[in-house]
Amino acid sequence: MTRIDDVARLAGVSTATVSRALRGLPTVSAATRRRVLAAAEQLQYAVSPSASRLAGGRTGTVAVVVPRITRWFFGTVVEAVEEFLHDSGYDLLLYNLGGREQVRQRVLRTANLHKRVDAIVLVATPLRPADLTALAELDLPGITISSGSTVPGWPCVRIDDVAAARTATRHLLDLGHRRIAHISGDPTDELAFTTHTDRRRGYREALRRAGLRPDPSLDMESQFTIDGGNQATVELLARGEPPTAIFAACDEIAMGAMTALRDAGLRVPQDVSVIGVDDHDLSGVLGLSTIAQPAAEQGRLAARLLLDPLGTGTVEPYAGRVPAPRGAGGDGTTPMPPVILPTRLVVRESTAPPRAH
Amino acid sequence: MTRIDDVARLAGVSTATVSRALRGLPTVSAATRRRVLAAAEQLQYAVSPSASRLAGGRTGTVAVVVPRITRWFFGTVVEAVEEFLHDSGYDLLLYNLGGREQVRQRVLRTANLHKRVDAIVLVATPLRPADLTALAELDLPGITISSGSTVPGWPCVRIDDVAAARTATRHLLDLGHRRIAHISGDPTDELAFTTHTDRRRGYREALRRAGLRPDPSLDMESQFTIDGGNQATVELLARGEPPTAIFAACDEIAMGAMTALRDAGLRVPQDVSVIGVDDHDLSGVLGLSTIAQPAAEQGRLAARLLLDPLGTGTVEPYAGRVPAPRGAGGDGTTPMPPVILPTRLVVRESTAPPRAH
DNA sequence: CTGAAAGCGCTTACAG
DNA sequence: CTGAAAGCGCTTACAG
Repeated sequence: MTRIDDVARLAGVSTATVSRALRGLPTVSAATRRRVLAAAEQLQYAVSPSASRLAGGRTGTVAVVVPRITRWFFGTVVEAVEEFLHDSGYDLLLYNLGGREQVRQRVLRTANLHKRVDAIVLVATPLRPADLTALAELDLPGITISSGSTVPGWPCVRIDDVAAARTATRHLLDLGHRRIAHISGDPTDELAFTTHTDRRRGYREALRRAGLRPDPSLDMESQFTIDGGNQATVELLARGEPPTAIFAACDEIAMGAMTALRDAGLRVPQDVSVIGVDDHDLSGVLGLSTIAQPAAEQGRLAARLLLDPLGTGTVEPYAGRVPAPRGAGGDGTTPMPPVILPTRLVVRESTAPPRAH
Repeated sequence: MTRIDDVARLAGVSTATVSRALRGLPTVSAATRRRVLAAAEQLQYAVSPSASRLAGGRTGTVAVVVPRITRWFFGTVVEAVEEFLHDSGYDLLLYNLGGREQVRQRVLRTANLHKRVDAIVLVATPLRPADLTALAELDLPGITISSGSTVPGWPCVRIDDVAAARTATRHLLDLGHRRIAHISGDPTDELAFTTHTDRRRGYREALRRAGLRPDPSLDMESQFTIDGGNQATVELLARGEPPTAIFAACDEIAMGAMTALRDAGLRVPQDVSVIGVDDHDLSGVLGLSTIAQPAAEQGRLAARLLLDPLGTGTVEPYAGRVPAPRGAGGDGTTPMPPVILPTRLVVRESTAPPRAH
């Protein structure tokens, strides 16, 4: 393959000038830049990322860590992040934790990410204290999406999970429900993953504000999956008198719940109302009422906030655009308030008033 | 950060020996290896990927290209590929084309991937002749999953789309249906993307074998999405007498079709039967009959076939394992037959005999 | 605005 | 089994 020397020779300049011209640095005359670009194009030159990274210290790559890419929220977030990163000239290294504890440790704790990426996007990734220490030692910029795991110095984009849960529960209360079950994550989870605890809190707050006392026998632990929702509902129904409504902490749980209810001969919403959180692609198909959250927008916004202080990614030889100045980012220690994006109640067919006794 | 020199000094050997020991090369004595590993651990040493790549010529990274990570099949495939790659010490660079033609060109045609990855996984990615030329110039090993786009020298893992479609259609025929509609991709698409043309072919073959002539007015073009299935079904219903059954080329199309049917006041399966292909996570929830295909298995198998000839990925300093010998792969020109994985008819509630006239 | 030269941190023949 | 030295292909002060 052609190297930078070849381009320099053809253009009649030094390799330093080729390097500058190709990256659009302002310290190159227009005429020189034109000659360099022409030479590069003629030779089909592409920089060697390894050499560029070793010499320049920047990788033009961002690590994106998600629990499970196959879950609606994470897939949607990754898609939006991917688009923004690539449009900005960055590559995306994907890490799908898949619930495997040792994978999480390999990714987060070893110096694996060191010198491999310029920044990290952590999507709803539970962090233990040792993870935080490791991330701090990595000393990379990053951002978290959706999780309550606050990494010092990193911004966070999310929704207000407590408020979303309150709204969902209140919708059921407004319809007249009093026996409202909840299916969410494991409440005793020691990980700093606050999504499910926040949603459980919103559920309880809404009940209390309505003068009701949360009933522990209606409060189920589960995974954030269809199967999890299914199993939790089976167990819930086995406990005795079914609730008249279920608030599921996410749409996938709600879908599993709908299946279990159907299998048990209960109709939605005639016998049991169901509401979730997300507005999953398929919630419309299923007629599932939900609290819609802007997943793609959270991803896009996070990518933008992350990249703003980093400037353009890899070299774009033929684009000729000038990178934005590396504006001062945060100082890495100031605590930043999370960026909260709005949610919205979407009423479909899965919620209705309870039948009269 | 600590460099290889630091480790060499502490272990009392040369950097060459450190390099060999850390990569598990067999030409290092056990005692020396132990000392090096201890030194590396003590110093928390991690190799610089950029330097290693520049010097060694290998990146330890694989590019994975998918049309849309948010679609069930692609997300599931990526998850499986990701797990295999990371377990083998490789990093995964994700490219989500998102239907944007210029993104496809940027990824596939420019020398973008050059020196950036050791291999490429192309999932159901339509390829134009110019793309094939560009890939050939890249001169990298690769593998395709699911697409009919054959890249010379690359293996392919897939299902038999024609047979799958025949099975689905025959299931409807066996139930007694005669007016069977089909919703698939654009039949005039000039891209070498054969999934939808293969499935359409299977549909027609099954009809002909049953002595029926395919009715063009029942053959709809669409996107492989819920919305696509919805719109195509709306259009189908607007054409006049509805079919008694629909064979959708994928489950997401089928889900959109179910929604459109419901919105039109038609019941599934009493008025119209629906069957898809995939066995999407949610097909069980929706009671959708389908042809199940092993998505994760296709991903896992493809990753294995791809990596087998490449050996271990990045350095794993403390694992001390010995890389497999770089067994001779294909010679890059021999045409390879695709690896075909089995599919399976799954009958649920969305298919039933047509009502008597 | 441009160039000569050092240096980024490894791996790989080559020699022993 | 081990080491000295060259080289991978860029970018970056530094000097002009």
